Amino acid sequence: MAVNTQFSIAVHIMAGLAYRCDKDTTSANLAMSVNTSPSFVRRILAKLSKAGLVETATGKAGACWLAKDAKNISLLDIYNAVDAPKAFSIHGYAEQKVCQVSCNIKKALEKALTKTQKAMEAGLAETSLAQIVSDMTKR
Amino acid sequence: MAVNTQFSIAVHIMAGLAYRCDKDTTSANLAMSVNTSPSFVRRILAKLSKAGLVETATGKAGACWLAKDAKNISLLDIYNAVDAPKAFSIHGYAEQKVCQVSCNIKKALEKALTKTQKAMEAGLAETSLAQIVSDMTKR
DNA sequence: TTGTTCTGTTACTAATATAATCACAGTTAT
DNA sequence: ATAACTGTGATTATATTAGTAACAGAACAA
Repeated sequence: MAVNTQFSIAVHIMAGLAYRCDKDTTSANLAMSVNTSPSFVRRILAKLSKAGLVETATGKAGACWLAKDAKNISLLDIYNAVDAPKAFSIHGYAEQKVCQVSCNIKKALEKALTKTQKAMEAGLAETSLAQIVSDMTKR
Repeated sequence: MAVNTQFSIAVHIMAGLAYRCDKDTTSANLAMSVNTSPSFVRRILAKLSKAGLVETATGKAGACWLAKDAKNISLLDIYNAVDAPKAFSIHGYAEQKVCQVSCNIKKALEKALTKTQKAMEAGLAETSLAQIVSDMTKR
């Protein structure tokens, strides 16, 4: 635990929804596939729903399904929907006033992080959910 | 705590070493700049040393310094030296034999991770330590 | 209308990765 | 010999995360 796997679980969930393209998939169904609790699945599902990637129905015949075609959903969309960690995180130590390095390093690190983050997101944008499903089913 | 910031601390340390280009910098000097304990600095320094990015001297006049010119050290070198986390991490749930998604999703996720990781590393490779120092000192 | 079964959300607990700290053996200048 | 550093092991503290339970609200069916 204590390592954020929500992105990969979210992809798992989305792949499940893409795979069974009906409209009667419940959080319990997905939880069984992922091997976790329905409650946890619902929490992630809620984020995906807020981001407009899935639609849900409450009530007795409650269910969830993809809001759009898997071809039009990228891994970046999913990454943005769940609050996945950045490419790297900058330490939060207080600046030592007497030290120029200490006072200015964060600015430089932030610039580097922005660049790295962009590169990573471009990589995520290249793969669609449909591609994931295809990789999954073939062979 | 509980979020891995070793990469950013390592960059801070390396920037410090690049900034004061003498050969009498100690872990205590660096610890003051970063605002942490010398012990923690030394542990990161040890990794950087094993990776051939810094050289150290033990004994009374113990110290550390860059092993090569800052222009020839990239952020990727530093990223590889400390064991920084991957672009994202794949969940470790057991496969549900009856579910095709559950059984095959990891393969697809690993492929996506490899691609994303490469993109991110390419981004890191673009920035040199010298660039960081330059960003830090100007203005 | 009443009961059932789902989502959405809150509150809480447990697990674990990480930083922080302490301690000390080994090394080398003075 | 002494002092002062690195390198490393052991331990503790803390923050983040997953996991779980519980329940209000919603919608459908009888």
